[in-house]
Amino acid sequence: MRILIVEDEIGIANFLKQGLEEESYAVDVAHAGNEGLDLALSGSYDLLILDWMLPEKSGIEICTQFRKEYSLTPVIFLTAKDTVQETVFGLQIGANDYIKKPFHFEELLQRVRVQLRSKSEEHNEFNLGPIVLNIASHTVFKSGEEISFTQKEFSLLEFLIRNKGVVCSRTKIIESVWDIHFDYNTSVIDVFINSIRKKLNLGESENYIQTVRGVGYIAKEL
Amino acid sequence: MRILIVEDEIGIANFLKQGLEEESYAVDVAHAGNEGLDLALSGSYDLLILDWMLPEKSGIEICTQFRKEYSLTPVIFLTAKDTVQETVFGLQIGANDYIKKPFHFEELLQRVRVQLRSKSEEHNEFNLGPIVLNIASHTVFKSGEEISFTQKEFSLLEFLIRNKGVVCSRTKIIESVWDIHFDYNTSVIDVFINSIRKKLNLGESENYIQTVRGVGYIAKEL
DNA sequence: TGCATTCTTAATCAAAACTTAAGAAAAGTT
DNA sequence: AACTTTTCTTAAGTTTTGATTAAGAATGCA
Repeated sequence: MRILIVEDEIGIANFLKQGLEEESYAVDVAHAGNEGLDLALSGSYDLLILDWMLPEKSGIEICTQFRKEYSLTPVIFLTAKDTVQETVFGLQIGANDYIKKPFHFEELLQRVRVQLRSKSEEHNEFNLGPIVLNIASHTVFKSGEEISFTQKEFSLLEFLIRNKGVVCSRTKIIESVWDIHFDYNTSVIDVFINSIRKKLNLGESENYIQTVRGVGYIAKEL
Repeated sequence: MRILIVEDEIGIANFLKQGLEEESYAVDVAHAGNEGLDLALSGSYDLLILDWMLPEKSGIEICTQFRKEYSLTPVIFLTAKDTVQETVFGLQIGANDYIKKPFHFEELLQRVRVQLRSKSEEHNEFNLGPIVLNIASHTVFKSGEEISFTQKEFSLLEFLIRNKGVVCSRTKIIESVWDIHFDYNTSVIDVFINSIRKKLNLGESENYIQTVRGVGYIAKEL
């Protein structure tokens, strides 16, 4: 996980960099606004830590600009100001969290983890109706009974269930379960959907994996 | 959006309930741990606000139990304790954020919004009168009842609703829903408008999709 | 290596979606 | 009112898409 810190106070910057690197994050530091924004826009970070007040460009400006391009990458503000107004404003322009200086490193670390959790930490179990899918043990259960799945079958089902309620286009499925450059002018997906349905023995009333004609498939609670 | 507050201090609970209701959230309050957990597990909330210390069952216990069932619903802790250790622990057991008492309502509100933001954006819903169109799941509801739409029907309806209140010329419709180079001296659009109207079963008084003679069509709130 | 399992391709069949066209209905014009 | 134009509706033909099956290729394991 790559983190960008934009902080002009060298001491704090180094302290953070070292601390986060010890937690095995990849950390880059910029000490001024322009450099920070350029780096941020390079798009290679999973999280931004921005100081509120910076030379050249403020953290607010960076955040605003950055949000135009990357709407999902979390941004945490460091701020010496602790008036409510400021922080509220920070959150409004798209920051995900803020920390008041001075702070304990542990606190920052936890907030970083919270923000990255959705990205990094895998949930172990997913379920869809009576179907339970356990990532760690690579097992699938329906109504408590284990059903053996092959790797591709499992990946496909996993992808669908992770995106429960969202239509998964054939393209997205191929990219995720097969290769990005998979020539998918074939019916691989259909074949695997078919075998998943068969193995799960989805009866008339258990239409958990529906086809969305012309688009793809969707895993859906009924 | 439904929020559950579990907080034993009546004053704070009421203050929060009122404030959040003014922001048009649907708020329920429990004053003790057991009741809180029961309500939480009912599964009808989009966000939980838990006090740290509670009669019967602590917020931690509720959170832990709750996480076993609902891994995605955000949980925010209220805590009078401000030692780093405690909050760290809270985040570890699956909370998404915490707020130290005393806090300003504005601050809490912003954190609530941050947590709910991802949820509401994800669903990407448009509506037109009683009609709700969900992009992600590719579904259309009228008065809560799902109606199945084909791809073209869906695209066309989506286009109209995205441009709610604006007349969509036949040319624009063709360009957007069909191809730019679509030879359209046919009545494709008419046919599909017809089938959309039919499926939505728009009665006399529900003229949500109106014809603008000589120009095109318009989706319109009445 | 050889066997068994898993993955992919290909071909067939069935079903659903799309397009066209033509007549009916409605709206607008003279 | 008669006529013209536009829109609505229906039905039929065509195309696209998905389900299913079977067989060959690749992979992994004994």
